[in-house]
Amino acid sequence: MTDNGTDNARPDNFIEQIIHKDNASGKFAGGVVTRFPPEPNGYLHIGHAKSICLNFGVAERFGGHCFLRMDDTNPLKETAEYVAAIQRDVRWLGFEWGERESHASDYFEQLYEFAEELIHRGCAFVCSLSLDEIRATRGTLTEAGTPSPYRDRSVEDNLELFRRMRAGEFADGDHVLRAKIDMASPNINMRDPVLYRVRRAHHQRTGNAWCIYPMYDYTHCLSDYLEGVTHSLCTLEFEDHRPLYDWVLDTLATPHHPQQIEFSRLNLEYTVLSKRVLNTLVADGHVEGWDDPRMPTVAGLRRRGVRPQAIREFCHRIGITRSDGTVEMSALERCIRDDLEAMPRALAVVEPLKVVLTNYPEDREEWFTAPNHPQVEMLGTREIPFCRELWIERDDFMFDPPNKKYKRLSPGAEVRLRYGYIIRCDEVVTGNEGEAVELRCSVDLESRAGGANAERKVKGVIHWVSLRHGVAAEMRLYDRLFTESNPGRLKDGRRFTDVLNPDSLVLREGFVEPYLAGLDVGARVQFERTGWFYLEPERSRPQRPVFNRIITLRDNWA
RNA sequence: UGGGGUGUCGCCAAGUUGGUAAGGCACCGGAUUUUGAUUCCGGCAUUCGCAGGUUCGAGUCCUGCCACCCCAGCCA
Repeated sequence: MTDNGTDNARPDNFIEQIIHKDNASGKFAGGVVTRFPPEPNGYLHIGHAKSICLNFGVAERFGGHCFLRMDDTNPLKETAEYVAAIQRDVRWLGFEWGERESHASDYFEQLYEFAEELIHRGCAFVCSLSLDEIRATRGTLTEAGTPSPYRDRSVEDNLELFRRMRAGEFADGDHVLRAKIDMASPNINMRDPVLYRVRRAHHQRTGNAWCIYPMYDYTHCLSDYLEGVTHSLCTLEFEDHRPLYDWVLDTLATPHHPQQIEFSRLNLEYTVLSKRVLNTLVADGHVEGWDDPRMPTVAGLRRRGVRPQAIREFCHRIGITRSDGTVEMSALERCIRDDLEAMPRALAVVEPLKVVLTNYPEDREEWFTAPNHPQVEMLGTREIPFCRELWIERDDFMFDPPNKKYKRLSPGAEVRLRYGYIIRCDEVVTGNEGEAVELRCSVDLESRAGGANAERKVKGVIHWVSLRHGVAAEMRLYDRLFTESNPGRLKDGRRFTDVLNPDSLVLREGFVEPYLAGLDVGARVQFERTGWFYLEPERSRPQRPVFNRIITLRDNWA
């Protein structure tokens, strides 16, 4: 059951099926423990949301629990700011980890002891080859690597060297601890992989307590083991690492052995889901930050005005499989619109064009009662002011309509003002470029609901705002960040920076009906006929509402 | 070229002892509508990467191809 009330059951995904089988066979004594293990080196994006929903969702469905674990083994790239941002985003998405917050760095001491154990067992050795030498002796995809000359150091020598590495007696790169597996393995990950490297760097959590840091492959499986994880869910690119994951746990003969299961990561059209690329967009100033509303980050979507329910529903709809594909943006957009459908309606003009009602008295003023939602009566009504001069949407007027299907204003044409009268365009005042500057219209005073001409049929209905009462507002119209559907993998020589959409953000000065100015910051509302907007907390000021366009209305107009 | 994966409608995705192709998105109708919105009805894979084979019967089993993705960080 999702938050918007739709009970859209779907068949179990392959991971849930595996868990059902494991539970049936008693493999993990019926318990289910998962973890979401981000590296705090950037903000979470919607691809992470998929993993978060999977890990927390599976734990919840099977009555287990899920850890939020910071995979902080590389002090050079990780910061406390990212840790905080990640926690905020996971929580905002609607998931709670309670006491189960962890950091790989919590286990550094235990990890170190396991490493000595590996050395004792003759399964790890200190290698003193340089970085380049290690690379050169690793072999290639088709050729086996050659064993390190240090591979047969005695247990005693290895132990002493490793302890001295920890003690800080060596410089970065002098030595590494390597697993002793098989330099001829067709799986490159098994060619004596590095387990520990010297890194004289300040760690955001452990400070200067350590100068050697464990590598991902070594850390991850043991962290999973230490936390009692049963099903370690990760993306497909780690499939080749599973033999190493298993090797470490098998070699150490841990009493519990989590099962790694891989699924395909999310790809979304017209955006990019790679922390590296997103980081570049931020660092090079192509966007205003990780939380720029155009970013596919959780923070960006939040700031755009998207609700977490929409993101969760999206993750639910796309499913979990092992086949890689690219989801169309329309799938996400559909979820966002569905979620926003119940929001109140209002009249607002994004790009104003002045209209003067020539036969409406200058000093007259009326207030029309309008429902806040056409279908949801519970949302009540409000009063909308009306007077001789109005703003209408520039797009709702055209000198020469292309065809008879056109339903808006044009010279001589009639149209109904939403919740108000029918008007006819009698005259167009033009500017230097021949553009419309003002429309002079006549109004049919009998055409309002209840009036003698209320039933008169006109081609269309347009929205409007009283010029006298309207409140000026900043409109931030967001659109896709890239012009190509797959900016991360362009066929020709272009790079993602070459296909940024110059119109991904368009600023407009508009007008909104008075009641919108009284809304609480953070409110979401549909501007009728235009789209859903978010009164952005970060930018709005008391007398200065700033609205983000979350998404346009669906437009079926051929 | 070695290893590991994946291929079911434009996109996502069910299909698990072989029995005669769910659903969602998109799209196309049509109804309702003072939002070209919403809602509502209806349509949308004789076919499952390709080619053979087994079988009364195959998306599901076998064989052989093809395409695409991942791997040679002291990143995760």
